[in-house]
This record gives sequence, structure tokens and C-alpha cells, in this order.
Amino acid sequence: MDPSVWSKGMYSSSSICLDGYPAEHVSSFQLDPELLNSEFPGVSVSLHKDSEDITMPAESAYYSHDDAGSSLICSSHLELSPSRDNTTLHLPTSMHSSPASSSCGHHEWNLNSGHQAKRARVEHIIKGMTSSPGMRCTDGMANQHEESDGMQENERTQDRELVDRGSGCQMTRKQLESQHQHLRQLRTSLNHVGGVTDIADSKYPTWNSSPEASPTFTDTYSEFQSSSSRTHQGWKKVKLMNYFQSKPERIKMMADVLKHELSRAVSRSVDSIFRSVPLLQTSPNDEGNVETDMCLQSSVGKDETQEVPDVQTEALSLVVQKPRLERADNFILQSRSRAPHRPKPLVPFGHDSALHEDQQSEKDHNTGHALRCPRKECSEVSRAKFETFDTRWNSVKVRSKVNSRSVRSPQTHTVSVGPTLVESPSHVKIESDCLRNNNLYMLNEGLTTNHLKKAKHMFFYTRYPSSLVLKMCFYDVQFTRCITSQLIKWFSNFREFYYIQMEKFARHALIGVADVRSLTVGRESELFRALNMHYNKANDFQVPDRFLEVAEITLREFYVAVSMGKDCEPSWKKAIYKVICKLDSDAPAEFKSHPSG
DNA sequence: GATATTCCTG
DNA sequence: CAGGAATATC
Repeated sequence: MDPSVWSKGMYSSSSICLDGYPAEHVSSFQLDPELLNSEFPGVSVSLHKDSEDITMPAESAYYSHDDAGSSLICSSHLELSPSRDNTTLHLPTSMHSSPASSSCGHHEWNLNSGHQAKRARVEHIIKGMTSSPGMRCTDGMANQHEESDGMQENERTQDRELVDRGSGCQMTRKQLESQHQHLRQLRTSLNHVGGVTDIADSKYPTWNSSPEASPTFTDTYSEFQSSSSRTHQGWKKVKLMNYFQSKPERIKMMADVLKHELSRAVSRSVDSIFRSVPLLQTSPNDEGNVETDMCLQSSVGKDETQEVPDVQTEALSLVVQKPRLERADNFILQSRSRAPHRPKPLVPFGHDSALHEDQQSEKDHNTGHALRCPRKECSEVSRAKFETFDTRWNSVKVRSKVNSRSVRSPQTHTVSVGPTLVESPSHVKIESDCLRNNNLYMLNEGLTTNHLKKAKHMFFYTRYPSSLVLKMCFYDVQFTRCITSQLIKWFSNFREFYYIQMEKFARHALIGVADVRSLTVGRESELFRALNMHYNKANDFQVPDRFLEVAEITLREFYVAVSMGKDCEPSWKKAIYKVICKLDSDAPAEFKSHPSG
């Protein structure tokens, strides 16, 4: 036993180290059978008679000092329990097993065919534009549109006729040649990029799969000007709108639009190749979305439980409009722990099961509490757009029970994590160097299951974390009042469970154990099993010894308090809480480690 | 008033 | 685990 663990809290339980009683006596403290029997009729207590019987001290003496930890000695129970053999108590525990029922009835995509189709579409567009500047615009658009919402052939013919009248294109020959050449280059790039074009392309929801498949074409050109600068949905809308315009300007406009999109798509694709090739192995959605949708803070492959901004259910007034870019880059940095803080992650990549269990137990109640979206981009327009991504994003996002309670469907699919994007459970995250180097971290706007897991692990050290500690440990979360409250609530819930278990086991011990010396909490004890099952379900966290000591102290506190019948008093637990809260340890640095850059 | 905590409930 | 009520503390 490392004495240092006691150096900090060097506390002595008021119930164990009694004022005026020698430690030996304290250690052999036994219950007064009469008292017990009077308080708990029917509970028979067998007492050891191997030492002087010590009658129960008066309560005034027992809890005479509010500050139980300050005045008293001692690790008395350590010294006085030399035969601490972890035999402890074998008390019944109520183990719970969650039923395995995870249905995932969402869409399935034929990725191969989808990619080919998309690529063919892009190439077709380019081909059309390259071959004939006069028609390619509409041709390409018509083609796209045809794919999208089933545009009829005659409609396209009419449109083409409008174009053939030579009304529209006001580009000079020089401009056209320049564009022509540019498009050839683009096409060459696309050929080299290959399937990567899907990255950019797939970013756009196809209309036929979108809930907004029936857009109204009442937009005006002015709307185009405004909307196009906002979102890609605006672009999309404009393109469709323009298609139905009969004015010749639309030709040029559509060409511009198409050029713009193609250019963006290709540049994004090329960028993503050079910047993070491994990402392609995991999810081609990443790059394009990050750039376009600032709200789509998805980090596929980085964090399985990374949330996709969900439907905002909180009032925007509560949103903290905070300049987000505190750590360079245009993107919100998500910082996970660099190095495993545990020497021995027993289940290095067991997050799946852990998360799965968590998700299993979730009741899909749409209480509407979720993350907030502090940026303007996340207002209605963007959120509406996110809905259109549902189908495809559901395949890559893992709904977090913590932050996405309003998720529409119970999909709990996990993304197939690529070989370079592995993640160990919780905060013990082995992060892709690629991601780290590219600063593609994101600041979470909500708490994820991993955060919950981390919080549970933290509980092994600190039961009463301050807000400051929480902010330090959950550095990758953008703190708001709600986030803070949620974290505090978590620990409150943790404590609740903790104390309930303590009381339960203490009462059980009261029946069969009369000597506090035999009240120990070892790693094999049922009490610890119950606690570990709750806070460390995956058993991938090395619970510090200190926690066992605190648990033991807590158990004894409850034991004595109940044995004294203090549980009849209104707030008898508060005295215990007061003792236990002083036993907090600092969270290890690993919990607080910030990204190095 | 805002925040934090406990207790109860689902 | 979250929501809500009650309570305590500041």
C-alpha cells in the first residue's frame, strides 16, 4: 500500500477513527447488538468477542466534528487490517444485462454502382461542356437533372431548342477557348483522381434521395446571388431554377455555376488526396463536407461517435456566439488525447462493444435535448440541408446517445474504421497522424459517448469535479452552460449510483458483518464489480487503487451511519457526502492533456 | 437570479 | 442517463 495515496486526503473517516478511542479499538469497533436490534428488528448481528466490547459511542461523539477529515488520524483501517485479504463480502449484486436488439432499417447503398454513376455523370458533364460550348451547359444540366428528378426528354428538348437559338452565350471566343482548355485540364485531373471525384460529388445530395425532392422553382436571380454565397443548397437550387428560365442569361449563368462546381469538386478531390490520403480509405465524405458545411463537423474515422450536427432543439438565444477558431485553421479542432493515459488498455479497440452496449440501453425518447450549434451557418437552412444528408450520413455517423437524443431513427451503425484511423475506447484514442497533422480536429459541440466514458473514468479519481476541472478535461468540447450542466449532471448521476451501491452494500454488510475490519473493498469484491460494471463497463480502464480505498471508506461510512440508525434522520447522507468529497484526487494529466498542436 | 446538488421518476 | 422539482448556496 502506497502511503502516498493517503498523503493528500489523509483523511480518516469519522466513523472509523473515533475520537477518544485508540486506533485498536476503533479497528475492532463492533456494533452494539442491542442498538442494532432495536433499530433493525429482525436483523441479527453476530459480534466478535475477541476484544473488548466497545459500546456504541454517543452520536455526539461520533459526529462531533463536522470536519471529519481534519482532526483525525489515520489510515487506521490500513494499519489495523493487516489481514486485508479482499475476502470482503459476498453480497448479492444485481447485474443487468441489456437486451441485444439493434435494428437498423435504414437505406443500404450500392456504393460501387453509385460511385460509377456519379463519376459517369461528372464526366458526362465535362464532356458536354468540352465538346460544344453552346449546348454543354444545358446538356450537362439536363443530364444531371434527368438523373435527379426524372426530367422528361421532351422538356429537355424544349430547353435545348432555346439554347440553339443562339440567344445566350455572351462569352467571347477567347473566353470560351480558355474555358475549353480549363475543362480539359479538369477532366484530366478527374481521370487521374479516379473514384476520388466521388468525394466532392457525393457531397451533394441527390435530389431524388432528398426529402426536398420537390423544390419550388420560384427563386429569382437575386435569390441566387444571395443563396449561392450561403450554401450549396443554394447552388443546387439555382441550377434547377435556371433550368426553367427561358432567358438567355441563364446559359452563361449555368455555365458559371457548373464551372464553379466542377472546379471546386476537382480541387477538393485533389486536395484531399494530397492532404490526407488515408481518409479515403475510411470515408470519402470527410473532406468535401468539412469544407462546405461548417456545421457538418463530422469526423468520420476520427471519432466514431462524433456527432453530426443534429436538429437543433434548443433555443438559439442560448447559443454562445463565440469565435470558434481558437486553434488555427478554419476548422474546429478536435483534440483528443495524444497518448494513451493508461498503461494497459485491456480492450484497445473495444469501443464498438462498449458503445453498442450503451446504445442498446438507450430509450429512443425524443426529448429534444441535444447539441447547440453556435454558428449562424447552423440555422434553419443548414439544418434543413443536413436532413437531406441523412441517408448517407446515417451510414457513417454513429449516433451518440448522449448528444443526439433527437436523432430520428435508431440507426446505430458504426462506420468501418480504416486501418489508419483506429480509436481506442474513450479518451484513449490513437489518432491518425494524418488527421493530427492536418489539424482536422474539431471542437465538439455536444458530448459524445466517448465523453461520457471519459467522465466515468474520471469518476474513479474525482467524484466532485469542479467546473474548471471539467473544462480542462473536456477540452475538446465547446463549453456552454448546457454542456457544463450536462457534465455536472453526469457526475451527479455517477455519485447517485455510487452512493446507492454503497448504502446497499453497507446494509447488506450490516446483516452479516459486525466488524468494520471485514468491510473492505477489493478488486474482487462484489461492490467493486458493481461499480466497475457501471463506470468501466468495457473493463478497459485500470481503476486506481485510490478509488478502492475511497470506496472502502464510503462503505464503512454508510455501514456505521446505518448501524447507528442515522438513516432515520432527514439528511443523514450529507455527512457522508461531506467526508467523501474530500477524498477526491486530481484527475491525471492524461485526462487534461491538450493537443500539442 | 444563477448555479449546484440531491432526490425522484421514467 | 435525463428531466424536473426541491433545496441549498452564493
